[in-house]
Amino acid sequence: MSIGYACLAIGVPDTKIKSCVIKNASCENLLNLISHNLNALENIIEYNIKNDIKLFRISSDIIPFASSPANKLNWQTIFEKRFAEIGNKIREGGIRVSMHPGQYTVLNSPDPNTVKRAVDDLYYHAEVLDSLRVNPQNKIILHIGGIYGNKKLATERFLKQFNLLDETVKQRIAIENDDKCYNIEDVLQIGNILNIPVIFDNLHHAVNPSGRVESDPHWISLCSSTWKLKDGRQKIHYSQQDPLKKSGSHSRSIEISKFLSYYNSHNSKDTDIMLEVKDKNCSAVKCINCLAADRRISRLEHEWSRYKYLVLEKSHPDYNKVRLLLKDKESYPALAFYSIIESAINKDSSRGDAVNAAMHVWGYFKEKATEREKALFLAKTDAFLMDKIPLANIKNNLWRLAVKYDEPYLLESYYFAY
DNA sequence: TGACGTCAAGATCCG
DNA sequence: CGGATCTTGACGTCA
Repeated sequence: MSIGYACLAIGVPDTKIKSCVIKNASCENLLNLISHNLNALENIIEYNIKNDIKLFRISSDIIPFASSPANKLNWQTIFEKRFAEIGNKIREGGIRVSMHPGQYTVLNSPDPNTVKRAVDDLYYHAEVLDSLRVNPQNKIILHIGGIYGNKKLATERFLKQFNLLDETVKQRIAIENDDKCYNIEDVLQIGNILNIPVIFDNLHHAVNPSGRVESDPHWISLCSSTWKLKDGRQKIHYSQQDPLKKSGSHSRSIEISKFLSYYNSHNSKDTDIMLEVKDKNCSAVKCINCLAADRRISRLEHEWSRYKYLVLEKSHPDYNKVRLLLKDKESYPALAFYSIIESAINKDSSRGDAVNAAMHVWGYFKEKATEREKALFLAKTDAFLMDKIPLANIKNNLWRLAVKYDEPYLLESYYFAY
């Protein structure tokens, strides 16, 4: 069983995927962007390996405008070597990757032009995975599309268009239930006809359930039979509802107690779980640590190094609670640890606590900062205390110092990322 | 026609 | 000048 996250890693230096607007999509600019993005992908993969994260979704933006006429580059050849190198790291790291064209890739549209774009986009995604030389267990996850007033006809169009694809693309595609049109029962029916794997997404299912009422574990178990040996382990998508946003919106972080009870309720423990959540890798590491067979406290200590200034900013009492909790080096209080952190992060910090945390971070630069930097920091904290500037202003300033003085401990801190 | 989702890039405004 | 705060982009469907 692997747990993973999608597209971007928070608080990991040099992993940002960049793009541009179409009018700036010159060959030169695109070459620079792709080269940059491949370096970023390599850094993400290395981070994943270091952090025991074995499942990762590669951003569709890795090649900007890849399936658009705006990009005429023969990127597959130009970057062949880089793709192969990164692919080697993926395979040697035992990582399973995937890609996920968005809601605008619609294979079953009645408009042939839209279908052509969708087909081009699917070939693009397959070419990225082919260039990495990862096997067909590394999937492209696709939604069925629109309904256009007649679900039966729209489904038939999907079946027809799918069958027209090359085998190299077909063998990578898995289909997923969506939050509006095709519920899990619809998707299972299509998956069984085409003999392709089906991904169960729990939040889409909650928002757009099948008329047939069954438990999530039941649907997951029905999906499991669509995953054949050649497809690799069954994969599901898991997310939680953001309590403040509209129905279907992904939560900021995975609430660990909820995740664990969901995990324990479904009996197929050997599924790969792709988390869809705003804080990305942070939640993935959290869930992985809570289920880790290797229960050494060093895992939590490493996490604490990334969370500590953020927790200190949000709540000094919670900061003290965690310090106490981590004192016993023989224990592994993962659930309690993350529960305190979740509770702290949801709090509004007092001005005093926020300045205190900023002072702790400032401690890294106190000795080496220039007079000008010292004066600026002090002026900013004063201005913040008098409600003249936002906290983000101080934190941006500290972030620049962390970059300038190259403090790896700070560069990896969630203090700047949340 | 605008909402939907996504989130940088890019533009503009502010002190 | 740096920094904060909008606006746009790029896609297709549906009300």
